Amino acid sequence: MSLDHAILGVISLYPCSGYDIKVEFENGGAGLVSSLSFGTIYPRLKHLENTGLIETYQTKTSGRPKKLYELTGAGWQALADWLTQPPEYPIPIHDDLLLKIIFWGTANPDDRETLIEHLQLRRAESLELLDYIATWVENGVSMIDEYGMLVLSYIRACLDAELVWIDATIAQLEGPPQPPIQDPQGLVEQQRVRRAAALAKMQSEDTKQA
Amino acid sequence: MSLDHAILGVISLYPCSGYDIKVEFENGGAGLVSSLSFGTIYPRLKHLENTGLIETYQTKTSGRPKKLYELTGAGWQALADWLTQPPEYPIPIHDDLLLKIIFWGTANPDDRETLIEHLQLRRAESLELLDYIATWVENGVSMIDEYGMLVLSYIRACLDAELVWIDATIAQLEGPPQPPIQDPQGLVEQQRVRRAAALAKMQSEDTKQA
DNA sequence: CTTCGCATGTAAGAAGTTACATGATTGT
DNA sequence: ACAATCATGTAACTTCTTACATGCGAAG
Repeated sequence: MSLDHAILGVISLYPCSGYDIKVEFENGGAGLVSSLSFGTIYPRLKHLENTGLIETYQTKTSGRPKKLYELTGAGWQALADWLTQPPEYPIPIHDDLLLKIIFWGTANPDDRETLIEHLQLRRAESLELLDYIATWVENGVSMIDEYGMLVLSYIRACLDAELVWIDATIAQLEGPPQPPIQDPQGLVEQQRVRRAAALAKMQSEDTKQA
Repeated sequence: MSLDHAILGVISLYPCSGYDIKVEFENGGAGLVSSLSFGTIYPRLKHLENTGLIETYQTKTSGRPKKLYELTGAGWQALADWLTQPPEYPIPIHDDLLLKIIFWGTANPDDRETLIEHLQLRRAESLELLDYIATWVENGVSMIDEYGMLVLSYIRACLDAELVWIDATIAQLEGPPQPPIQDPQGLVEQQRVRRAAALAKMQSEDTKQA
């Protein structure tokens, strides 16, 4: 239930409504490391209120009244307790690009062009993110404390390393295909045969039908 | 439904059973970027078979017979099609440690020690993973083709960057707390006040009860 | 002869997403 | 008056995990 804690965390930044929380996850710093939709936020807020970790009050000021949530003593405590728990190691990495690369040699061995396109897209998106972070640190609007800054440095460091890797990888893919590093059972050759056989069989069935 | 594709991908490596797939996700290379439990694998295999993307045959050889799955022509095609789709950008990063750091200043501002412990744990685990990858590349058992090697390089590059960041961060945390980078609305001070008030209120209610 | 690892599954439920329904306020 | 944005919620559905149930084969 780490998402309850993410909600508590956002409320700890400032008393806020369900809508505010959604916005924070979309545009704010919390959005870099977590995300939530309305369908999750509102039921969870109700639940947290029932548990006594947050309480609600109305805004009196101008504009449409909205429900603001604030942490109770127990809520601050629950948040601090969660922070104290050792965090889990982030494996498996959930990255579609990496997952695809792993199976590239098996299903798309000859199409190195498309993979290069994927990598160029990734580079563009990462550069954009770096840019976004850079302007954000100097926009004079968002609160960024020492700890928030540490997270931003982490992301920057990883993205920088990623960019170096992307360039090296594209250069390699533009050259000739490399032999396997290790393949004691000759799987690579077997894959080619199995794939060709399955595709040929499908073809022949198609033509039979016609 | 990227998990269907992950299953297709593993089967593309070699014809395998549900159990084999689970093992591959636990110890194999696919486990670095995805993970699945039996409860997901078996129903999905059944579904993929109904869709005609995989087909099953029994092992005849010694030992307990098991169901082996193999890709059909349509299965190879579906896998290749998925690879061709541009991958999604992996934001938000789902990393418990980063999420905790973001809220550290708000709920646990004075306890820099515990955060340092979290970071040391992370360093130890990352070093272990680097080690695991290093031995794996030279164990002479697993198949690692050019593309698999690219993924391993990526992970190595990110982990190296992470380790540098961890050391710098620990050094910083051992020093005195830094002021916020940016805090136009004075939120940091407000947080201290709100937190202290909520905790004090809880305390006074506790003592009243006693 | 029994325990451990291999192997296949099911059922219940948690967790989270999407789409829908509703309505107020603000700016044009 | 109209659209865009702010704002709160519900319902149905998908996805995925955990725990349970079952049984074979091999090794000690």
